[in-house]
Amino acid sequence: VMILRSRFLDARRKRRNFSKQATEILNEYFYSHLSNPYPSEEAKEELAKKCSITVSQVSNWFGNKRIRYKKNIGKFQEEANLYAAKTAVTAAH
Amino acid sequence: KEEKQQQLDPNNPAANWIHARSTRKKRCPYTKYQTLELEKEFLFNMYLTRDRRYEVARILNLTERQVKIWFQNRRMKMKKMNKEKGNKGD
DNA sequence: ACGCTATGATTTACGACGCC
DNA sequence: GGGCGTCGTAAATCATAGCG
Repeated sequence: VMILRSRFLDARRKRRNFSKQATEILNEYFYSHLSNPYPSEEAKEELAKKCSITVSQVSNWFGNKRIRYKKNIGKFQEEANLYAAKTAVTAAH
Repeated sequence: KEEKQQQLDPNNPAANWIHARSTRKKRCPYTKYQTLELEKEFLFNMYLTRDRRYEVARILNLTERQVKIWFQNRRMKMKKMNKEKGNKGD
């Protein structure tokens, strides 16, 4: 009973990680706008739609990503190169 | 642990959006009691009068500024909850 | 099964700007 | 013009999903 009660009270924190595809889309945007990774409200809506998540979730994702990236740029270097390369290929075609 | 403030070199595209708010007070989580009392007050009314703010701050040992900001944040939270509520009931 | 870390969400605290 | 309003965010913290 207590377990059920706590689950109910904390239901908001029930989460699933985003799909691999959604994460991919968000990262592509983040790394291709590294000089200013602050999507406008409209851009957020578009990303939300493409990722099948809410606008709030897009905001949370960027907030977490910016702070975590900045806290340890080295840790994300590989990821940054990966998406930079991907973006370059896309642009070439 | 590694330390660190890596100096961003000018090549790094992220060089400009990282700005540190040097003098900001560190976030300090409120106690269950403080939060509960603030919620009760919010239930009573979403906007504080100056007198209520003074009283609440005194009773909870918070500054008036903290109480003011707590109410501002709480109203934003409520707004967000209402917005999401617009879509279906699970 | 378990411990740990990555990840998504929530909580404090402000800056920027608006309105009265 | 000061003071409180919203909006968007930083940063810390919370809760747990998920992986080795």
